[in-house]
Amino acid sequence: MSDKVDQQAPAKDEKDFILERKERLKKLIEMGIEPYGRKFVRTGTMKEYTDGFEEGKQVTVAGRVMAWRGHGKTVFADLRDRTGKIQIYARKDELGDAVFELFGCIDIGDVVGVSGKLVKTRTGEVTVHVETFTFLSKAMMPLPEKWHGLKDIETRYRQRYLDLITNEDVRAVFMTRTRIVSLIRKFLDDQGYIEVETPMMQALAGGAVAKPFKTHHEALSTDLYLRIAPELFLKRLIVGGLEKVYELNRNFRNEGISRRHNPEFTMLEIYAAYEDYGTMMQLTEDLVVSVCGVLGIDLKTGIPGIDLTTPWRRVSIYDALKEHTGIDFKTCGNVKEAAVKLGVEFDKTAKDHDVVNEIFETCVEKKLVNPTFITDYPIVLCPLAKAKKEDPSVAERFELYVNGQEIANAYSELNDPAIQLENFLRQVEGTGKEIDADYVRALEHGMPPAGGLGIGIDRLVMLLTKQDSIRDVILFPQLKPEKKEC
RNA sequence: GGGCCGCUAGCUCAUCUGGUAGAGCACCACCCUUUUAAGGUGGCUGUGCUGAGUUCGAGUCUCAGGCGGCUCACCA
Repeated sequence: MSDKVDQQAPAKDEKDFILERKERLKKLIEMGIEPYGRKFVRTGTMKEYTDGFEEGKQVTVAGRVMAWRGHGKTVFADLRDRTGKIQIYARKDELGDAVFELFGCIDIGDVVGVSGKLVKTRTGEVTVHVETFTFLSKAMMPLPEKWHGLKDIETRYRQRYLDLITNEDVRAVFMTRTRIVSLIRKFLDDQGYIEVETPMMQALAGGAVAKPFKTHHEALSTDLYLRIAPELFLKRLIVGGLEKVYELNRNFRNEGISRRHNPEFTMLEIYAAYEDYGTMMQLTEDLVVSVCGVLGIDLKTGIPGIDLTTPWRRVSIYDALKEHTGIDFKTCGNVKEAAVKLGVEFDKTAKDHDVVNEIFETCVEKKLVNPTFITDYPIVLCPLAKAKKEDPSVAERFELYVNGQEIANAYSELNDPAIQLENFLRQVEGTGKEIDADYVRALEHGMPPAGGLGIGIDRLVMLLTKQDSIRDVILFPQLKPEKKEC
């Protein structure tokens, strides 16, 4: 479909309407008019004037021409900015023949600035009665269809600007994303957390298990990896005494792309010294409740089919499994036999706890619609977490599931360097991979007990904006590059 | 990587079983001094994703490729 997308096609292929627009552009230039304008001082936004209408108020606004309704000696047009839409109205008898003709050189899609008085038409629509106008940017390309908008999914992602111009709901989603991110920062800042930035390029891609992207630094003559998680660096800062830190930024994982996975995605990681995973559970609830409050999302009814009312359910992974499979895996003698019976596929060489995890993902995960904290993960699945005092076989850890997908992951951080070293060594056994020895060294200097939390921001935004695909909450999702035509 | 589905005008979509493509919007011309999916009259618009094959004839059938979507696999 690459030919559907404009890419500076040679002149011979240009459509009539583009040639016509180029002609008009030439005409403007010949008249000494700049088709691509300069700094333009506005007195306010569309929303300010449509919401707070004042008859006769002199205003200057700027925006993109979205619709054009000519009536012979008058013209109505719609101008849109980031905040909304306002109608403009021009009359030949007021502007004069020459100026009115110039006004007629405006095409749909152009960015223009207009000055005039605010009036209401007889149907009550707030309108700028145009006295002067300025070309700010002539559009050479036509806009997508005004009524149906831009639907083609590929074009929407590849030419997101068209999607944003045309589809108001898309714009709203991304405005909401921006607000969510900024509200989260404010929430954490207000609680004394400090935002830090740790390396995106790491010699060892640690803190999670995922295939990293590899790159190379010439001057250091060394291979580096794009980070798969900031965790190990953030905890070094806990060792360093920063006590309450967070980082809200990109992670990169060189794995499959799907409705729920983008190679680069935004992760929030939070660490608090002297706390534990219980604190993080509370923090997770508080954070979501706070964000919903500001956004005006009712916890009970705001997201159809999902009840966000706190406190959220807390259930151990074994109880959740029992509930959905009828099998108690804590006492179950033959896990693999149970998996076969449940129709869950697994690697024959996998260990029992991996199979249990597999069963959880297949049989339970999708059914966790309302927010649910799953706790008591087998400690072997959590090499960076502290074991429960009363039951060392499970970790002080939870994962939060909402709408069948994992949104957050947290634990009481393991701060025993000896156990950490053991866990690392067990992890890399037989893989030929290196362990992060400096992280162990950092722990040897003493890390206060701490709670750590990771929240997938894209997935949180998906939830709060009711989007089914991660691509609809990422402005420029990763796609195959367009094929260049030769 | 596997399976299924999609790709037709700038955009949104039609084109039943094979007979060389249409509508609306946009665009162009003319008319129209409060319209708002403005209206009226007339007009222009195509590499039917690409390539090969079958056929007298392919947008339509077959094969290969491209891009996308969903899904499975992968994925702490």
